[in-house]
Amino acid sequence: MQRGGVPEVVVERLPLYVRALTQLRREGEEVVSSQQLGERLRMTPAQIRKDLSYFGRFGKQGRGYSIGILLEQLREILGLNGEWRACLVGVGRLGRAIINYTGFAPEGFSIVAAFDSADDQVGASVGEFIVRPMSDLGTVVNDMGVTIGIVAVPSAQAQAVINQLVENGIKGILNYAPVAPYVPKGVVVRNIDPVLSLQSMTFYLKEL
Amino acid sequence: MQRGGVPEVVVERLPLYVRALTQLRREGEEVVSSQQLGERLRMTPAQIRKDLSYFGRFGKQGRGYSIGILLEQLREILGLNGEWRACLVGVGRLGRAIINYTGFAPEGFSIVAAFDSADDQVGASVGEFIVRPMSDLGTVVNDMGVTIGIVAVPSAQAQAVINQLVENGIKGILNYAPVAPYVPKGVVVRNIDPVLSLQSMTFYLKEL
DNA sequence: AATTTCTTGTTACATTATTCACAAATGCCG
DNA sequence: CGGCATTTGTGAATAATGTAACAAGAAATT
Repeated sequence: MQRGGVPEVVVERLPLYVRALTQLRREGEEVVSSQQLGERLRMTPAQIRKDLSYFGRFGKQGRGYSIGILLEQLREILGLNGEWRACLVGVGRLGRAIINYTGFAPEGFSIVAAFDSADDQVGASVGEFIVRPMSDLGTVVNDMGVTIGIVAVPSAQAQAVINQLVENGIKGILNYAPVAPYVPKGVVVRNIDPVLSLQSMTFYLKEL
Repeated sequence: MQRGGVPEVVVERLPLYVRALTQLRREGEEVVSSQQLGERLRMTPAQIRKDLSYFGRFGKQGRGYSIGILLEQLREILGLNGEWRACLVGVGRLGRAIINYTGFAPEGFSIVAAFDSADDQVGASVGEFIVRPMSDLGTVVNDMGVTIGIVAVPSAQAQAVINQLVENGIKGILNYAPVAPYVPKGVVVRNIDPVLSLQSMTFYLKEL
């Protein structure tokens, strides 16, 4: 599954590089080789070089990559230099945890509104937000420039909520519900599903 | 990366089948074809048949798969019929959310103890647990038959915590910290990292 | 009971992903 | 400055993964 000629697996590894490079820079390093980066991330140097070669030539032979330059390039490629605004749907336990999660903001992802499809939640105060009804979705998306929807509703409602998000112009969905959602082409979905992770883990654990 | 001849990608898809079959059974279905299953999961029937063929012959030509039988077989293959006990390390915001997450228990994963490396958390009451010091790890793992460790500590401490878990006999790690942890062979890691997911998503969003 | 309709399991093929290997640069050291 | 040690970028080779195609079996239909 490619897009713009770049394999999706490659795109999914780029954030790993960004993270490692950021860390290296914090440690005061200025240059890194594919070898060193590979050791950190436990992947082969060849793979790193190949991945990067899809986007340009960032290194210097005999020396490696300038951390600052490569980092800036990768952030640009991934579109990480702006601020991305997201809305949350579902303010149950999981949704509240997501709202309070402090890991998004430093990376440029901000949650700017919270919705719920259950009427008894609408109007409630969650974190700094007043929970809005789904009917406000269109307005909020337009007025606040929201492009990402975070779905934290029960699985039975997930597809319906995702449909509404898409209809209102959301282009990316971070889905925490345990379903395989359908979305039209052009909408990007990422699923977060710890149970699936555990269930494939046990295949290996049971043999030990 | 294989194990017992079964590609890891295949193992990672099996829980998807388990989930879809469970749902179908709830809907009252008794038989399903690879075609129908493929529509639900949005994958090709050929892939499903191929995946299943690594483990045996579960279907009937002209008819399809008996949902009950296939489901039982897959649960057996994945080791989902027993109860898996996990311990949590890190009772900050994220850790508390994980403890209160209701999605694990119905699938046979139970959290049976909570630890923290910070002394000021030890002894605190979180959910139904009293937070234990890391020094209790060995005892708890042995006495309670814990095989899985859930890591929800800051990234700076993640590797050290993971080392301790492994030293004390933990075989599977569900890691929520944004790091690429090192573990010895024989230990299985699954990373949950919504920020990485968002960061690869934006590559596609920025072009739209 | 023969024919048609399905659907599996599997082999062969096609595509995608990873690794190898090496020429071409670059810097360093004496 | 010349030689040695590095390290990139990439084309070729290998490996892994996914898809297609079809013989063979099972049920449904006539």
